[in-house]
Amino acid sequence: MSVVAAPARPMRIGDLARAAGTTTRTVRYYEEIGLLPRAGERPAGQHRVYTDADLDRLRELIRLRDLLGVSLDELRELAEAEDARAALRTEFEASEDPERRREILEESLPLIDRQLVLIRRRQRELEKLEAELAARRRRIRRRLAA
Amino acid sequence: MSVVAAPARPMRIGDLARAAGTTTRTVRYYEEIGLLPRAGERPAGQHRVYTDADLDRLRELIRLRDLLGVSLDELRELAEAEDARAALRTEFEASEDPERRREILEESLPLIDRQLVLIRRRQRELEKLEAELAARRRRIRRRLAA
DNA sequence: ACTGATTTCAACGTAAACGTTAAGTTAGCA
DNA sequence: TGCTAACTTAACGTTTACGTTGAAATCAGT
Repeated sequence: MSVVAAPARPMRIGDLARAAGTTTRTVRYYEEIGLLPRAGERPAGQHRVYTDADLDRLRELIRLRDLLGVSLDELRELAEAEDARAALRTEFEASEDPERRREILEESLPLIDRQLVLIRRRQRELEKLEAELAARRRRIRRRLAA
Repeated sequence: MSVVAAPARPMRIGDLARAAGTTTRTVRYYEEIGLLPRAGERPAGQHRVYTDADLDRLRELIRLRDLLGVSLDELRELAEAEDARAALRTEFEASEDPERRREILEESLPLIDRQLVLIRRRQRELEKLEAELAARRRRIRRRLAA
């Protein structure tokens, strides 16, 4: 039995968009502004092809966009971190030198941390808001008990 | 000593905007689309005047806007609930009838709950995202230890 | 090689959420 | 009463994030 999965049918822009719950326009737009890579150097005019990794990445971007409410510009800054991480990962797997592998791992940490910082700030703000609303709710219930 | 605070100087649109960390344009715009009330019936041409309650409300709107990432249209729906709540509160304080007071309190609960639902959904999504990133982080650290 | 669905590039269009400008008015103060 | 900052309405402009359209090219299946 073969180890590599059958390439099945190459994922094209429509497939990618559907799978990510968005539109082809958005995918092209994201590529245009540098949020998504150029989808493989392709002789102009040829269809874009995507991998599952591309799909994961797009989903991740959409998630960050929706949850963090950042502009696509800010998102790109975060994404550059993601790109770097992906590049590091590739290099990591190619590398044999344990010292280099260590370096790569160390570099990838701050990239993750950067996202975590944003996420946690948002969480704190939401918690504060939730606490306030919950308190209001409790006050009302107490009065109702009287 | 007097019980009522000195009216000081009536808060105008510029003061309100500054205090809320936004611009006068935004305040007028929010009034235009019905997010903020008409700021007291005023003989056309006269300056808008605001109360501290108005300021609280504006801040709350901005907070919901930023944290929940809802459109101003959706925000207005939420705000209508807020309006209703404020109206209920006023009526509540005016009312003597305990039965009516009870009704008012009961009506105001679902309005708060509606906001809480949105907030908690967001919290869950953020938690999931955070957990994933944290897991990635841990994996890397584990590899670094080796 | 043909065909139909999909994609390509390019360009113009649109909705939301304000920014900016202009010409005139009002409010608080000396 | 006169000054000046802040305000008024109205209109047009801008940015972001895509939507829509159209003519030509490509791709997968027969």
